[in-house]
Amino acid sequence: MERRYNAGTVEKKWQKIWEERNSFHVTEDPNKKKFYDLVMYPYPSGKLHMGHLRNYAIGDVVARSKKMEGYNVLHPIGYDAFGLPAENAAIEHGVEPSKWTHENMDEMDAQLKTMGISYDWDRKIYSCDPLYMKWMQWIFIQFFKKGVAYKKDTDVNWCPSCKTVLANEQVWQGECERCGSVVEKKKLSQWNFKTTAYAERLLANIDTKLGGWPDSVRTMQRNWIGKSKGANMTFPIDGSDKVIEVFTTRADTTYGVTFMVLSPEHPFVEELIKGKPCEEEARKYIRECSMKSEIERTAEGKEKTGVFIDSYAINRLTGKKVPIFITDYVLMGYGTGAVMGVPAHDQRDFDFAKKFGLEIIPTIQPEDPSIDPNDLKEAFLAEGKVINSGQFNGMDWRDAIPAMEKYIEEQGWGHHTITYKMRDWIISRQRYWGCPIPMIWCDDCGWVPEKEENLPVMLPTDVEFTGTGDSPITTSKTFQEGVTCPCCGKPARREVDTMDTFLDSSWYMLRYTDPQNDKEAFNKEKADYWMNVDQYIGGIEHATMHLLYARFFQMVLYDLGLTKYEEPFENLLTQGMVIKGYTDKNGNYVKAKMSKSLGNVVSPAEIIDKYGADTARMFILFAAPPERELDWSEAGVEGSYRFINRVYRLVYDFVEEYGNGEMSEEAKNDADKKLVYRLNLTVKKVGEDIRKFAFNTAISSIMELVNEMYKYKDGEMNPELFRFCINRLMLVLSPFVPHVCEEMWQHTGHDDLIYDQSWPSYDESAITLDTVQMVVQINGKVKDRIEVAKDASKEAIEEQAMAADKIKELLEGKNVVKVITVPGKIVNIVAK
RNA sequence: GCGGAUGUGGCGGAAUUGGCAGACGCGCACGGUUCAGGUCCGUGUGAAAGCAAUUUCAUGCAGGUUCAACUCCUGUCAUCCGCACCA
Repeated sequence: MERRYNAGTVEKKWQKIWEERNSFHVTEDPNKKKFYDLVMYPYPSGKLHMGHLRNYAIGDVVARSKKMEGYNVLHPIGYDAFGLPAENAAIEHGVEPSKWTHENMDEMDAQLKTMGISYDWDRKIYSCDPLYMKWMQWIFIQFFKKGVAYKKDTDVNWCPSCKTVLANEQVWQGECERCGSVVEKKKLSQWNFKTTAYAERLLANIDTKLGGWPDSVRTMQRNWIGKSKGANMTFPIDGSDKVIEVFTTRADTTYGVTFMVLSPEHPFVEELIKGKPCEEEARKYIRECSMKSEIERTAEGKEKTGVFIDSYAINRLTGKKVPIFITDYVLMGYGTGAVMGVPAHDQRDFDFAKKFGLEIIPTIQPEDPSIDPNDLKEAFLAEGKVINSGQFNGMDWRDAIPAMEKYIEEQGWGHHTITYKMRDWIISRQRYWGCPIPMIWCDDCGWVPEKEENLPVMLPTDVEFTGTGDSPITTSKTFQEGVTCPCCGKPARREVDTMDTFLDSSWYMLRYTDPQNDKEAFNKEKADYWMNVDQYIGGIEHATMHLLYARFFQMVLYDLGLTKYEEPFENLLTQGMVIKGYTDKNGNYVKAKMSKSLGNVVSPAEIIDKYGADTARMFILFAAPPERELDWSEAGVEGSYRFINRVYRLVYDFVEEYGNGEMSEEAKNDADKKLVYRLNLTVKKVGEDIRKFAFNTAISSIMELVNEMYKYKDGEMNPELFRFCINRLMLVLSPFVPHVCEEMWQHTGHDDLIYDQSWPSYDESAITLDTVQMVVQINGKVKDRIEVAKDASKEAIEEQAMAADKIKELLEGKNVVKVITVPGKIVNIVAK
């Protein structure tokens, strides 16, 4: 150990040693309790950013501390290697996506290794690995066989710029999440996964099995699934044998239906408008709606539009004919694409009725006498008793819902039902750089999966990347060469679409448990040993996509008997963003995301280069609690660097002067006792704090210990005790700043690794002092402090408090009304 | 509009079965070390008043409960995030 701390040298040295000794490699060990610590694998863009560093630093503290606690820790890393940027690189620079991706992965491997994270590199996986693709395709085929995967003509979100289909989740305010282009609608035959069939289980498990997840994420998923209870109800079309089916949550208001509204895309519309006077206007409206992007629709401020289509439906409860309209406020993708208009009790219907001069019939009597139900200014949404509804009059609206649903069901007009906002997951992508969907179309047999022995279906390499038109795969001459139906052997065609990359990341946690297996996706015994993921750590941006898809995947695999558990992630930690504020021209401090345009990007590489990985890690863990936003500050980084130096010097100087030798935790005098007290308190607190992910307070208590040690050192120091103290200090610090701790560990006479040590225990009796300081208050204000025996009685404490000189003086001439004594904490004297 | 979260010094943040508000760090100031700068070490640092002991005010705002409230209750404002014509 050199006198001067040189982070670069120290870190390279220990990274090499860890690698040589294969320290981070793990295998299943049934005699040990396992701990699966997982960070979200990165997209190999080529550069690691602060968000990555934060994510992995948190993961590493968890991994290293759990290891010290005696767990067998699985801590893997890999790459989400398929995706658009690689293909864009091909289009823009002519680089093959595969080459581009592999170069980036190599670069990121190197960068990751400079962070000193305890990854088991032997388990590295990447989704464009042919072996990974093989088992991805195999899983797809199981899904197909189970009926979870199916092909369907779908109205899809189409990005005209990326020339690809986007999942609903990838559309943000009507724009492509990636490039910002306005998203259009297009009909395409697409592979879907039946996520809706799992909606109820996905929802129910949020309450029963995701107790270790943050509420915010659970709520987001609940909203995303969007369950509504209600009824499907039919309304006959006047002069037709067709019936319109609607979904409603408010069956109790059915007597108040005065019109029907259909989505412009509703399948009945064509037949209803054909040859009618409204035809031209209706067609124009439908065309306008299909052109309009979501962004335009919302920009119009929810002003209702629509066209009467010269048809009527019959409200069978009242026997009345009600006009049918088409309108874009009814969405084809939710419910049945048709809505019964109840203007009195739905604000949107109310707005629509006002605009088109339609009748408004109240069916709920407002309890508030100031509201006249026959002259509503807005829809009445509050509670009340049913009116204008025949036999249901007088019922509470809540009771009327099931009563009305039952009646309608008896009449054969409808039934109780449940609707979800969540839709099936469209997984086809018209892109090159993804995992090919292993399906073959045969004119006789239909869609047939590729034979297992032919997997993986590889991506063709004789393709052109033009950036326009269809998927590059369609330009390949070899891809369809000699393809025959696996079923009947006739010439057939391969599916040219690739899978959404979210499929790859939906089971990678299982593959990590058995990453090199070429006989199966993962060995069940191994997966059962390691799963579930005990701690999953990543960004909040994955709350509804990745985290829902991965849950869905695991659920299907569970049903297929491939996994032991229905849910993959026991505990979830969503880390906050790393931002960098700046002072604007008015002198105000503005918080801002790191972005190229603002020029406030700080890369982990430059910080590691300048201060070392330990400093970078320490700052990132110390500056804020993990789930909160973290404001990057160079001054703060220097503070962490200073602290590491301070510890380093403390150890170095001590060893210089006293050498390595006997340790003792025995306290001989008051100064010793004080140090021992602080030491044990710190060991206790750091352990507890790490378990709560309160890394910031864990580090601050270590700093307090170091401050105390510096003070102690200047007094009458007991080297044996101090040695013990240094030993404990290094151990509790090692999960945070592992390199420098290894260095000091070696310097203090150890030839093993601090990585392999056990977490230190603490002495409870050293923390329990004989006397305890208590605060004495008069009327709630602190006036004095007293030292009392730790087991003193309430009476004794009170007596001692009253006897204190200062208190006596202050109470002179006053009348003591009441004394509250909380042993160990406080004495409050109420006096007048 | 609906849902979730957060509001504490100049800054990041501590403190919740109600019990000393501001731990720890940054920044700042002063002192020591140094030829000097940096480093390092030490002291101080919520605001206001006072030479001082001390006093008053202070956890977004307004109330309430309590001997005692950052913590519990009611209302309100602000910011951030997610969803958003979901019938």
